[in-house]
Amino acid sequence: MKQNHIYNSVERLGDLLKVGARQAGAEHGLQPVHVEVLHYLSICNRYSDTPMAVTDYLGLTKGTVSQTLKVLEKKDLLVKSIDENDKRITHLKLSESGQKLVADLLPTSLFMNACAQLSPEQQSNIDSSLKLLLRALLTANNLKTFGVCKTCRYNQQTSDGNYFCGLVKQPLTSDDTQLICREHEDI
Amino acid sequence: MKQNHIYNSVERLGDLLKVGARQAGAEHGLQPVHVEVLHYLSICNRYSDTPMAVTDYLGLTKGTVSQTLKVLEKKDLLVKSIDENDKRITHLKLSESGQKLVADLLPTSLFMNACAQLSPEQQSNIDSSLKLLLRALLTANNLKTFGVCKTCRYNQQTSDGNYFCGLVKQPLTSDDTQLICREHEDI
DNA sequence: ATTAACAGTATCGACTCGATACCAATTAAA
DNA sequence: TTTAATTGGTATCGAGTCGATACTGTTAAT
Repeated sequence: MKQNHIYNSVERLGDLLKVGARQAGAEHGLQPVHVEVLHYLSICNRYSDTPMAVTDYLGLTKGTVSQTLKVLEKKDLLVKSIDENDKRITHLKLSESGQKLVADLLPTSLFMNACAQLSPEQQSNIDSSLKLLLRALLTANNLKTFGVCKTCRYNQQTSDGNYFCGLVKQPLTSDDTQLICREHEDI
Repeated sequence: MKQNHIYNSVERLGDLLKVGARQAGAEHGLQPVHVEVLHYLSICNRYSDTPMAVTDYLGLTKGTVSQTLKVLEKKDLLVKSIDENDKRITHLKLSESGQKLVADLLPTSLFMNACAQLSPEQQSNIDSSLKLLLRALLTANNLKTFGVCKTCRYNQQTSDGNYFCGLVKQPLTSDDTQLICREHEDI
């Protein structure tokens, strides 16, 4: 029953990370979920910086996320702006202090200590194993994958070496393609 | 920066597991933390079934854990009993309905779906990678490892093939040695 | 033009969590 | 052996998460 072993390890890792996030966030008056939202906003692209995207990513309800965002806005860690084309949609951008805070918090020192003990080969093995498990978990449950453009079926490379998203019909810079997207779909 | 990749994956896995635990627990009126406590009590040995051990395992405060246990006791999912030798210490045993519930809840269907997609080799790779990361995380931060006897320095094998713990000075059955222990220390 | 779907907010109750204070049993120190 | 510190656990409180429900405003479908 390897499944149970894997489950145990993932559950425990998740707990430990939450403890680390709680410690790190507490120094700035933030809850673990706040740290996660700030983290998400620091790695998502401009099509995925909305309350609904955060909702899908964290697996919470939109009402819950709305409250969380209100707190972060009040603390001036993010700025809301209404989409030009669709006035229902709100975009969330990290403020300067928000960006600074994310850089401070992530990854937590708890985690850096651990990785320092591992060889580059071990880290690579762990990285690919985790990604494999994650993808299995997401696809098996029909959840959004939130991957980067490199692994997305909509991504096209133009003849001059630039990138183009076939879904939103927009050109993307190389930096763009490093960010995660709520519309991502595996190839 | 593989560390960040690993951090991202672990954080995301932890979130997804919590969502699964929330869904599974909600059907029985339980919070995620309740599911985790029940799970822990189902895999810990008789020296580790105390409120303080749960506290160390989950990384919460003893006050918080005390409340959680009170809820589980009121729901008749566990039974408290006072230690004979040290009357400060409380032992926590899953009741019959508690045991049944754990078997129902774990691992969550969310997780079983995912593992079904993976080959036995992939599962083995993931399992060992996770354990490696977990151990690094725990030892780097001086946290208790909560391992099984097989990997504990106090474990001795007697000439007749039985087991003996050099710390508590007690013989252990083969079943005992499959459970996790708060006194566990890596070899 | 009406209806349905969608993004987001407001409010409420149940619950977690840490902090603080507290009690009883055990152990260490004097 | 009395006293002080330590340990395991509980009680209470306030801040905050979370889901459920109900709601507004915008866009898409018919």
